Amino acid sequence: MKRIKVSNNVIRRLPRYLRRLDELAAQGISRISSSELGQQLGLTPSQIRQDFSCFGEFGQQGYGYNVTALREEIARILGMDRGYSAVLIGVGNIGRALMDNFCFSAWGCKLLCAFDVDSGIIGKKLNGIPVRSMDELSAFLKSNTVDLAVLAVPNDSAKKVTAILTENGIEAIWNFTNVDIAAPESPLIVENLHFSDSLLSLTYYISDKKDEEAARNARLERQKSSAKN
Amino acid sequence: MKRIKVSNNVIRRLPRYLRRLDELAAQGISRISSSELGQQLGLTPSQIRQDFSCFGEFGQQGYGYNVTALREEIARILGMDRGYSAVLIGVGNIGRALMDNFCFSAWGCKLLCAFDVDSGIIGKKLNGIPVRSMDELSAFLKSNTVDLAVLAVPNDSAKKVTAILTENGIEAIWNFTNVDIAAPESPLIVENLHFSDSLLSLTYYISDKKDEEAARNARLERQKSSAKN
DNA sequence: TAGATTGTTAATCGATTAACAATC
DNA sequence: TAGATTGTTAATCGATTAACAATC
Repeated sequence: MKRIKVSNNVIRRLPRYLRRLDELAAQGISRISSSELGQQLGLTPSQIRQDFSCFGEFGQQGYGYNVTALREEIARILGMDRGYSAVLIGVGNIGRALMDNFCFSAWGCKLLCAFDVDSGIIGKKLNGIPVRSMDELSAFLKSNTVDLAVLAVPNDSAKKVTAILTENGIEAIWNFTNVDIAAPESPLIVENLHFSDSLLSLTYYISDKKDEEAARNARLERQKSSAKN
Repeated sequence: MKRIKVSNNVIRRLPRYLRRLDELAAQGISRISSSELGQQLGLTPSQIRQDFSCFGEFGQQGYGYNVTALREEIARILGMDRGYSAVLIGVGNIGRALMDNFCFSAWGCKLLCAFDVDSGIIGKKLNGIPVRSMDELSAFLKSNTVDLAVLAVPNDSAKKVTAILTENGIEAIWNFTNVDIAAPESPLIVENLHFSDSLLSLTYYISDKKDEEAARNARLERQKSSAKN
C-alpha cells in the first residue's frame, strides 16, 4: 500500500521506464542495474533508485533489477492491470485515429463505445467499437461503469461536453481538445494532450537555438573585425 | 536579447498563458493583474511575475498587464512570428488528422509537404498539402529549408526515418510515435507527444484516487465495527 | 569471500513563494 | 496624492544528486 505522496515528476517518468523495460525484454535482456538504465535514459542512477523506492523495493543488492519483474511492478503501479473502461467523445479525425490505431487494451483500458453528433456514422462500428448519438451519452453513463472519458470534440463544444460528463459521474478525462477544461478547485482528473502547446514549446527551443547560434556568429564576427584593426 | 537560461517548467507554462490571454481578449478584457491571471490558471501571482521576468518587463506598476500586448510578447518568445517550415512524415490516421484539422499556420508554422510510402496517396493533395513518396524525402530536405519534421510513422520505422531526417540536417522533430528517438547526447531537439505515456499517467491518478477512497472506506469500516464492540 | 549494487539518509541544487521597495 | 501592482531580492520548499551502510 502506497501512502506517501509521489510527485508528478516521478509519475511522468514511469511510462518511460516501462517502455525502456519492454525494449530490453524484447532484446532478451533479463537484468539491469540503475546505472545502466540511467545511461540509456539520460537519468542518474540515484534518481532511478529514488523513483522506484517510492513504491517498494524491486531490486536486489549486487544484482540490480529483473527486467520483466520490474516491468510488471511498474505496470501495476500505473494501473494497467485494473481494466478501466473508457468512452470516446467525438469521432472526428483524432477520435478516429484513436479508434483505428491506438491500442487501448495494451494499456489496460477497454474502449466501450464512441459518441458523435454526425448521423452519418451513428449506428456504425469502427474497428469493432459502436458509435452512438451524443443524445444517448448521458443515459449510457448512467447505466454503465465508465472510468474515463476521451475528449476529442471540437474546441467550442469542449466545455459543454465536459459538463455532461462530470454531471454523470465521470471522474477522469483524457483531453485532446485545445481547451483548458480543468477548473482550479475541481476534483476532476484531467490529462491534457494539447497539440499546440507541444508544438509551441518545440518552436521555442528551435528559436532559442537559432538565437544562440546567431549570437555566437555575431561574437565571432566582432572578433574577426577587431583582429583586423 | 534573452541570455539567461530559462527552465523547461517556465517554457511549458507559456503556451497556457497564451491561450488564456487569447480567451481574455475574446471576452473583451484588455488588462489583467498577475493575481487575477494566477487565480484563473491556478498559479501564484509570484510565479507568473517570475515567469515573465525571464524575458523582460511587460507590465506596469499599479496597472497590471495589457492583454494583447502581453499576448504578442509571449507569441514572439515562443517563435510564432518566425514562420518555421515543416514536413510531415507518415500520412496515417494521425498524420491525416494533423493535415486536416491542425492549423499549423495559427502557430506560426507552414506545412510544406507530407511524405508516405502508400502509393495510393502519393501525388495527391490533402487539404492543399502535397503528399510525396518517402523516396523523395532526402532530396526534398536537401533542396528546401525545413526547420522541423513531424514524425507520425509507425513505431517500427521511427528510428530509421529519424536517421534520414538528421542526416539531412533536420534539427527538430515533433514526435508522435511511441518510441524514444532522442539519443542522450544528441543536439537534436525532440518534442514528444507520447499518447500512451499520457494515458498511463491518467490511469495512475485514477488508481491512486481509487486506492485512497478504498483506504478511507476501510478506515471508516474499522471505526464502525470498533464502536459496536 | 569479494565485488557489485541496492535502498536510504544527507547534501546540494533549483524552483516556487513571500516580501517589499519602486513606481505607475 | 493614495492605492494598486509590478519586478526583484530573499526565504522556503521540494526535487535531484551524492554518499554509504546493508547485503546479495
